[in-house]
Amino acid sequence: MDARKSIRAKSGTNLGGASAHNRRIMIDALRVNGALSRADLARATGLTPQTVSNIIEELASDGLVQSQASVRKGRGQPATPYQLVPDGAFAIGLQIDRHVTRTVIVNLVGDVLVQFESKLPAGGPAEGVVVILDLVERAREALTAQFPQAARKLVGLGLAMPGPFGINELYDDPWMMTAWQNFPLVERIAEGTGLEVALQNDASAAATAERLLGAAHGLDHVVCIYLGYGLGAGLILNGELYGGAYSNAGEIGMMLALAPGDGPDVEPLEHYTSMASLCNVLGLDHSDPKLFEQVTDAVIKGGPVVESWIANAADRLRRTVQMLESIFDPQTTILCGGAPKALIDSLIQRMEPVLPSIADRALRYPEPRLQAGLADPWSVALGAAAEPIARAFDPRFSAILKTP
Amino acid sequence: MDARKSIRAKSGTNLGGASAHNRRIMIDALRVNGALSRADLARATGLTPQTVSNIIEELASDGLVQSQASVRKGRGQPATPYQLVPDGAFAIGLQIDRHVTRTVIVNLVGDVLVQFESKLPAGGPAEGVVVILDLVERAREALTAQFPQAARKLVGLGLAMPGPFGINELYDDPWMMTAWQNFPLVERIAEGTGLEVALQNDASAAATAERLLGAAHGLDHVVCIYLGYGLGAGLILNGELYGGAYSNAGEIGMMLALAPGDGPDVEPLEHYTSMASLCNVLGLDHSDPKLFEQVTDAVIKGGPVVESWIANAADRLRRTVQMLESIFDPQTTILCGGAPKALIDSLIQRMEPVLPSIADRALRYPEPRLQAGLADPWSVALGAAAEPIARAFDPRFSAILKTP
DNA sequence: GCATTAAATCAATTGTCTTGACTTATTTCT
DNA sequence: AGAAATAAGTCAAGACAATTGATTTAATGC
Repeated sequence: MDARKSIRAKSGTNLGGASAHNRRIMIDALRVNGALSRADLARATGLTPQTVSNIIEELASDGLVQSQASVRKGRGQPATPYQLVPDGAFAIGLQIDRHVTRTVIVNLVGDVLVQFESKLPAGGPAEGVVVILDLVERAREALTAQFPQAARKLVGLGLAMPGPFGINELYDDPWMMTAWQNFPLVERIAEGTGLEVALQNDASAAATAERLLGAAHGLDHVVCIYLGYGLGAGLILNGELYGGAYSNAGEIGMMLALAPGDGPDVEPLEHYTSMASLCNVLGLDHSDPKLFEQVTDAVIKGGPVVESWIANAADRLRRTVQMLESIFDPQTTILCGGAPKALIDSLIQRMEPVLPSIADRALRYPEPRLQAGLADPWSVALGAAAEPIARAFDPRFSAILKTP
Repeated sequence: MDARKSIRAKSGTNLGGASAHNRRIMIDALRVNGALSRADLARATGLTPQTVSNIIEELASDGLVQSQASVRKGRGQPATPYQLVPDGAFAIGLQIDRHVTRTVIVNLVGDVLVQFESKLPAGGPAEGVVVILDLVERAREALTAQFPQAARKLVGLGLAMPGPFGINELYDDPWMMTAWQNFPLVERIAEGTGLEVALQNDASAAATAERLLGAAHGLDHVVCIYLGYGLGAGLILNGELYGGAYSNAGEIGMMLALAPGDGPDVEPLEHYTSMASLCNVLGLDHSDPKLFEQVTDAVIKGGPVVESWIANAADRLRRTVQMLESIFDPQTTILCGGAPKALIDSLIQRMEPVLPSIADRALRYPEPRLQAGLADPWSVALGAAAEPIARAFDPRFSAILKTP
């Protein structure tokens, strides 16, 4: 305990911090560009060829990069491109949803190697944790069966579940997982698995997935709207996920945004624009474990109820996109979700043409203003798994600073 | 011209980058904590006492820090605290508004030393630049009169004007300063003054001012709604101003946000909620240089037109705050502006109670969800002046990277 | 066959932080 | 009063990562 008044300051850095950053930008450059020669890396990063050579050497001996066959591309000595070693690192992703928990294990380049799910018992988190730890354990065994060396290459476990966290209940929705949100999940899973565990909401996880291997690949300013059971947004700002002051940034489902015809006492956006609301208008039972399949069927079958829900949701989302563009001025906006792919595509189609906004610029990057992202029940677990990879290997300010 | 396909990568760093970062965190720590001894700095930054000693030595010889009288605070050798030298650096802030341009000069700790304004001629930017350069020149002379050494300690000029920048005209508003926005202002002022010039919109500058010496002091996650001739927001995220992919983040005046009773083809928010719109309902002449005084008078006098405008604007702003809270999860939201203080206060009063949102948390920091900020015609120029200081001395990711 | 171009490496150098021993100045204990 | 303890700060040598400039290797172009 320190008696003196606490001093606020940012952390300094040293040679090691610089070196760590340089290793990370190499890995990042290879991830974004595929395969690059040492000379390419030197030009792209601004480092000297010698430095690049040393770092690549080191990364290769750590089993993170490997050389490809050399290519002749003109005069001069042919270049030897290097690429990431897919099995250079692994991470576990864990999604906790209302009725189900899913786990995936990915490698350094985002390939999904293991994919397991379990139903969650109705007894709440105390019972659920047992199921979850068992699921993770089975996934680890399956990984070790494929890659005997994988155990010591596991960089962490990413945990994703619906937010918001630490909030007084605003609306008494059956789909707010209050009991889970107040349970010390991170601690219990960390001690149960012996891994480093980080928690984020499902929209953030989906955004991480988009950045790793989806439409946001290589972009630094992206808004990912996540349409799942609820509605949220993952915000990638300056190349990093933004969490806000209390980790609840992006809870756009809570926005009281009006659509034409709404009265003054509008309900939150996700009461109109979420799988939960679609289930409501379809009269489906929210506690039914087969809910996802039922919704998918209903969307494919179509019909006036679904059509009118989609029209309403698309209108609200179109306005939401325009507002988010005005606020963030992003490179692109992505609509992704745990919702059926057919539903996402249908919504995107009806959201066009997008409304005028500051994103309407003559000299845009090739990215469209609005595009569809991953729409797969597994994308949240995948993004959760991508988080430890990103934490371990992506360039970020905090990685440069000295660690005590 | 490089023929090969472009490679995207982040910049690497080296010893110099690490060193630059360490110098910045020292200055930042002194700014936030007042005065600290070398030993305090070492503990707070995680650097070794020797390193801190070397850096302080260097900063002192650069005239940026100075020692105070040593203090005995218990056993051991008494500590020698160091503090920032107020006149260790200076920066110029320049605001360009419709009819007026204002300039201020601040020192390293944010004291305003010079404060001049001029009317802008109606002839547009070509003529205006002459007036502006003359104004800046007079301000520099006034500074040199106070501090003969100041000339070589000027770190830059911050320029603030209404946005958005680089956008195809979305709406043909008389108050969009299109001619100015398409004029190569930064280049002309840079060559005219010989200083490094950075451009930002007025809302961002106002947010910087709030952070330096307003309600956002010491906070890292703040949304500043700026009500001026137009409407914008300055976003402080993770302690830094966020500009988005193309420097137009925070253009909330462009949001097509509905209020009850609006039809589907709503106009942008700032058509209802800005000084310009108030002038419209008051039937004032936008080209009148005395517009600000007229609006102030009208607000103080009150009356049904003003009252109904305020009621409408407050309702829209209340909804906007709720949406921004849902999106950013900030520590606080500030309403500031170049609008009359009476108007800001009146709006805040009518915006209460704020709508339910994720900011409604039991364990909040002492900051209220919504508060009034600076409402002073000079706050934008002040914030503009703070920008070069921040760019030169604040710790930030980009300052670590190699410069080509 | 020789000049040119480009990739990659070698060996020496530079710059910054770290380490561990040391000095200085003050309070506390005996 | 004197010795021990504690803390601030310095000195000098060392460690580490990137840089520099010369060199090697391997291709194309004339």
